Parts: sequence; C-alpha cells; structure tokens
Amino acid sequence: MPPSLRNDPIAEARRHWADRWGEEAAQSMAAITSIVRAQQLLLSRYEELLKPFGVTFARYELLQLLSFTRTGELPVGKIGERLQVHRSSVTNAVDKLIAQGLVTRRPHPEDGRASLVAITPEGRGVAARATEVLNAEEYAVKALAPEDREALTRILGTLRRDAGDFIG
Amino acid sequence: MPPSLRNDPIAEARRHWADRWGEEAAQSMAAITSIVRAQQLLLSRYEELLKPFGVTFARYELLQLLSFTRTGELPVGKIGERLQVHRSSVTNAVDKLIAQGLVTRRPHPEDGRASLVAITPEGRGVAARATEVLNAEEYAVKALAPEDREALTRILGTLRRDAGDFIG
DNA sequence: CTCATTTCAGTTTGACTGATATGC
DNA sequence: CGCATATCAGTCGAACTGAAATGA
Repeated sequence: MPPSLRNDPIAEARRHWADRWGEEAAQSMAAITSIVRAQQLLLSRYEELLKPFGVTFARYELLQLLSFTRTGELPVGKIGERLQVHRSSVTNAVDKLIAQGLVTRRPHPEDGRASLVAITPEGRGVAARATEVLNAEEYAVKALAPEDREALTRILGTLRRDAGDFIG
Repeated sequence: MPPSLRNDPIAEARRHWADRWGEEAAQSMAAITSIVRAQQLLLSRYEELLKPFGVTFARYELLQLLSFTRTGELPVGKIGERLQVHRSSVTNAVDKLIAQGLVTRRPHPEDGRASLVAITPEGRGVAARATEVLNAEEYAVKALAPEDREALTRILGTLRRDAGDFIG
C-alpha cells in the first residue's frame, strides 16, 4: 500500500474541474474518478489476500463462477460472456488454472467445437477458502453502513444498465 | 462493447452468495463486484473516446494532473504519489508522452536527483480537447440523478478513506 | 556515510487482434 | 457453404521488482 495523502485528491481535483468546466462536469468527474480509484484500492487489496492461494482476482472470479453452476462446468464462450472478457483471455486463464489443478478442460459431448471447463475438488477448495478470507477481511466495504452498501449496489446497477451491461 | 446479458449477473451471483455465505457477505460482495464492473465499463468506454487523441486513460490522467498545477510541472515522485502508482510506472508513461511531444522532462534546478515533468502547449491542447469529449459524452454517469452522483462520491469517499487513500 | 530520487532492465498479468483448425 | 467455437501466436499497456546511477 502506498502512503496516504493528506487531503482527498478527488475533492481537490473537483475544484479545479469546476473552475474550468462547470459544476455538472465536475460532479460527473468526481463520481467517475471515485469509482476508478475505489476499484484500484479494492483490487490491489484483494490480490494481496489471494496471493497465498496462488490465484489472481481474475482467476478467482472464474473459479467462483464455475462453483455457482449446477454441474460445475461451462463452455469457454459462456465464461467469457459472464465475465465480460474475450474468449482468448478465458483460454489463457484456463490454461493457468489447469496447470494448478483447479479446473479441467474436456470436449463438449454434444458440440464438437466447444470445450467444457470444469472446476475440480481442489478448485472448489481454493474458491471456498479464499472466499472465507475475503469475507473475513475487515476492510473498506465492511466499514460502510449497510444502507450505503445497498445504495452503492443500486446506483452502480443503474450505471451498469445504462452502459449496456445487462438488460433490465 | 460486448453484448448485454439478459439478467443482471451481479444480482444473480448475490443469491448464490447469500445461500452459501450469508446475507452480509452477499451484500459486501455485491457492492464490490459492482464497483469492479462499473470501473471496467467506464474505463473501456473512456479508452475508446481517448483513442483519437493518441493517449490512454492513464496518460490522460497524468496530463490532467499537470495541467492543474500552478506551474504546469511536477517531479516524478509527486506524480506517482498523486496518481498512486509506482515511480517507475511514471517514468514509463512520461517516456511515451515525451515521444508524443505532450510533456518534457528537465533536471530539477534545486535538486539534482529529481526530474521535473512539464506539460507542453500541445499537451494542454490534448488535455483540454479530450476533456471536452469526455464531458460531452452522454454516458453512464450522466444518466444518474445528480443526488445519486453525489451519493456515489460520498460513499466511495468513505470507502477510500477507510482503505487509507487519504487522511480526513 | 546514509538516504532519497530516478531510471533502466526485466517480469508478470490481463486483455486484445488476427490466423487457423475444427465442427455445426 | 457460411457460421460458430476455441486455440494459438503475437502485441500492447500498465504495473511491479530489483539494481544501478546520481546527488542531497
């Protein structure tokens, strides 16, 4: 973790922004840079917590996604769609997870073009223990009031829908 | 942009999460993945908008930071501190901006160890025009109610402070 | 001398594009 | 045949680490 700054840099930048581009633009800018910065902080912390398990956040998300499915397996394309990343990125991540013994790849029984990626018992174990650690962490979001956490999810949900993340 | 999903994947994951780890963990998870996903959407859109200017969002931030200073220049260390990235990442970004003629690097007149990075008139031009484009974009955050934008900034400010981003 | 500042070389990671193989 | 699916090779951007150079 880098050292803390004395004053909130976003509040400071917001003043400059308002001077030059007006209040509305400054308000949007403040919201956006807050999102970018919060994500940066959370992710770097989570990567740190996941290190002992040998997985990155991206790979943890993949494991978690598989563990949520009924059969524990999904084709590559579906994974990419859900995690919103390119197929080839999925292929790449899966290669690494296979090398770790956390998932397997097998041909799709009904569609010869497709591969099914399945989570292994080891993968389930890692996902479960990693989740325990992430949940137990008294960090950032847990310091927020429950109603603030809900507001965050609701407002960002609106943003995501408007950005085309899902239909709702 | 990838195609929209039919249902909100975060709302869906939240149900699985609640089943297995309880409501509080699910609430935190929903908030965190919302932040991660919103940032992903915003950033990819902004990278797209910045492409015609030949800068990435990271380099745009650097230009914007310099343009906000009184003299238009800062030492590398200060830039890293403000943008919360490693010094060597700043060196790298500055190299690219110099190649584009958007900043210059000169020895610090009072401290022989330090370099001052200064924004050029071309850099100011790019920063100003890029900002116009980002502001004009009817996108995501602009679709939020003003009070929601404020709430977002406030709540994420609390999160950032608790995560040690600044002292306040 | 120690400490601070920056650069440089090399690594890691994630995501992309474009080409190719395979099968629907 | 056209279209879909996945892999592979290669590229790019951003960040890091650790070592070296320079100067306070």
